[in-house]
Amino acid sequence: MLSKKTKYGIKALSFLARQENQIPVPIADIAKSENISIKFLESILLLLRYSGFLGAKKGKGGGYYLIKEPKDINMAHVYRILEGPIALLPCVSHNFYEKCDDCVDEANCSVHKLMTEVRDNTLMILENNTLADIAF
Amino acid sequence: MLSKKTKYGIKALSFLARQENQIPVPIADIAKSENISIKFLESILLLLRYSGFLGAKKGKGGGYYLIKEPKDINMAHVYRILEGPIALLPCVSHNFYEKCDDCVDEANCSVHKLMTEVRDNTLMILENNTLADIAF
DNA sequence: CCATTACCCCATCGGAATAGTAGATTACTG
DNA sequence: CAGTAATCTACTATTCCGATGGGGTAATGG
Repeated sequence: MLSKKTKYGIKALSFLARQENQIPVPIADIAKSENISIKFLESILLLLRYSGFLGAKKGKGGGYYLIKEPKDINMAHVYRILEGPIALLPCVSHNFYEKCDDCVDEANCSVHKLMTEVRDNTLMILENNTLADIAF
Repeated sequence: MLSKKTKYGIKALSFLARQENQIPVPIADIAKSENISIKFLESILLLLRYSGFLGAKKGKGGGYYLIKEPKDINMAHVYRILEGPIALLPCVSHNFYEKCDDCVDEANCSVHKLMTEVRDNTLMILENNTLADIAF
């Protein structure tokens, strides 16, 4: 299941994508509009800033704003930053690969086969969706 | 991410599906073959028995065995028993639906839209795979 | 009766998710 | 320069769940 962090992060990005102009939006405004705990959202937005999606401005008139076009923000990328691996098992993940302790022969593992199929499809969907596709 | 419970459960089912005859297999044998903690596997197999996938026999010569044909065991069904909802969010799930606390308008929620698409695809894959498809 | 095996209850341990508190820092405004 | 609005940072608390193990009970077969 998706963590609230990811859910809130995507909602916040969508909210910012729907803003007509590029002026900074304070955390509190986003939190209120999307019904998110301010402090929790704060840490999420910080992460999204570090990851290159958002810019921030301090002081009066400050807040967060998108620094990329919504159509250039790939949801697979967002997902990996917020949630981590797209695959349901570490042994199926490209970016976060880890071998299973219990698994002797990965190539013939029934779970591996099934989850690879799931992963490939999920990845395709996330990569084919940009923030612009889902924000409105 | 998939819990070990689900991973072990599917591996155990696959192992039983690969048995040539229908004589009961002791938990310890399955655990050893698949490198799973005996006690943990015990609770998983019990759940699978309650759910109608397995039969059990006590005492000497006892163990667990499949009571359905592998080709009649649907992986979406197995997944729901072991892991729970297939959807990544409760508000997207059919069988485990729950409204989001924070979400005002579900129909226009960007996360909801995206996760619905992911869910539909994952479900299709799981429903199109039987134990017979993945066990060998 | 004895060995074997499934069944059942419960304790524990660790880590992740979520949220809150307190204060430092930065920047705009008048 | 003073005041205020906002981000930034670090620490803490709590709750919850995944995973595992201990120990005992019940059924079965020889």
